[in-house]
Amino acid sequence: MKSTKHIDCEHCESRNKSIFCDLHGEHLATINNHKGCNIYKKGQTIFSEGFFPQGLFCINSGKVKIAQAGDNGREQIIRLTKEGDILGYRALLSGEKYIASAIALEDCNICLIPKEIFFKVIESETSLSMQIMKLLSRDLGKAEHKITDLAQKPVRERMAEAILFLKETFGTENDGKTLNIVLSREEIANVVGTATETAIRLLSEFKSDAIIELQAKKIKIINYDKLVKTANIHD
Amino acid sequence: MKSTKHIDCEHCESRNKSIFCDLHGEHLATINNHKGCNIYKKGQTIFSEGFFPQGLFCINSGKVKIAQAGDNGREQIIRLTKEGDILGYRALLSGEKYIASAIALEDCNICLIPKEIFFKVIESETSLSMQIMKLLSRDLGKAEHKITDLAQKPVRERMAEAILFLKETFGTENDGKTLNIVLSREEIANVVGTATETAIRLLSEFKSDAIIELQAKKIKIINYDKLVKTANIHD
DNA sequence: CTAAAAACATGATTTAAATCATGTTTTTAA
DNA sequence: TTAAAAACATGATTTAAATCATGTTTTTAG
Repeated sequence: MKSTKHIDCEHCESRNKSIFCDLHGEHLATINNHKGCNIYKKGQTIFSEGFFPQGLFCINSGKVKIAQAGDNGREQIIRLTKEGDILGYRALLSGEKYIASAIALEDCNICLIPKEIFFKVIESETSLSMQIMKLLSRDLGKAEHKITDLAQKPVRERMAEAILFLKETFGTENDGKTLNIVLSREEIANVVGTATETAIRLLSEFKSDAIIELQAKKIKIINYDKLVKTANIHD
Repeated sequence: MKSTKHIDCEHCESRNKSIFCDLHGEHLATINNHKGCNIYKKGQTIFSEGFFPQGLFCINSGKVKIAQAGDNGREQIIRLTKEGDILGYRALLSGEKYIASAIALEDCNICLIPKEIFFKVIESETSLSMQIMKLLSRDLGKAEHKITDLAQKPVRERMAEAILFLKETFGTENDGKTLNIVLSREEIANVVGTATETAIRLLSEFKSDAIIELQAKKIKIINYDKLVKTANIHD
């Protein structure tokens, strides 16, 4: 299933966008020597809920969703990630099993640093553990913000906020408006935390309200201010 | 407003339950010499959303709620803490403002370690930063679990889960059944993420279903198994 | 290239939970 | 101690959003 395509950490472009950007010399060489590098096709699972982590994943290229399975079988997307992001650190650092699964949204190239190597490096690199603490605490902030949203905001506002979040996370194409991410309506619903039909309806509404345009699966923001207003953000 | 009542870190009982339990010698002395110690009355604010953190709070005694204000003015309780817990680390480590406020649920004794001192210590104590990473990643796990709950579970299940969470977090009195925490109905609603009336109704229901007993504000779990079943937990 | 299966779309109906309304009990503070 | 204000409680009503139902379009696989 997995193909291998080794990339040298030293000259890895996505490393410069990652928490390993300041790493060099011996530690970087150690990681480079022990890491594995794999290709995952769209839809493939990188890791699954319930398993113990064996190492830290680094996304070299491609986009990945992190999703939790609810009882009813519906998935809740709790994070969306891209090149330069790391995967599986929550479980690795907490010493717990994965509480969510990671699935490739497109063809991906992802490295795996064995856990022993990873722990060895962070124990001797204070700056790296500071970076990780920053990452974790920002994730926590986002998650807690989402909790309040889910508990208090109507779906319409959450949908608007989700579109803004997608823009923030994945950026746009050259026009500065078309979101650089493709998700199915069901996946969008699973980000927002609503039924698929509701997500479809809301996107249609936003379209007829001239807030967005829909070309196939792509979302284009044509009235950013109105979108922000619809999201009802107040910080 | 605040009274002072200095407690020596070296012999601090709550330290042994905290992330500082393994700390000793020079670093501990540094913290002890620079920390401040204050008394907060029930209802007093320890820190407020929107401000930059000046240090790390350590709860010596008392219980504290961490809550976010939604637009409609309703608060969402995102964490509940007690003696031995630390406060304000999320904002401190992310370099951001507080995204929530901390309010004393009872009279508290809380110390404050200035941020410079705290950062100095974690930078030279690898084991401490590992502990903090574990704390943050477990918090993150709990928050993400809550996101899925809020998005997918009906209120009744969430209320049952909240009562189990309160037992888990604060334990019980000597009978092993009465929760060792007092919250108003409104506060319970703000933990669950529902309207106050709904929370009141659900508690009454649980009472007539012989799952809990209510003596004034105290909640007593009289049928634990049924409560677990009602929470519909499946991991 | 075509059949089957997903994914998308929209209307109709149901329902869970919020809101509104009103009364009682408990707590707080003058 | 006694008003006033919170907090608690319960019933009635409304409403946002889920579910159900059905049809169309797009994608996938043999």
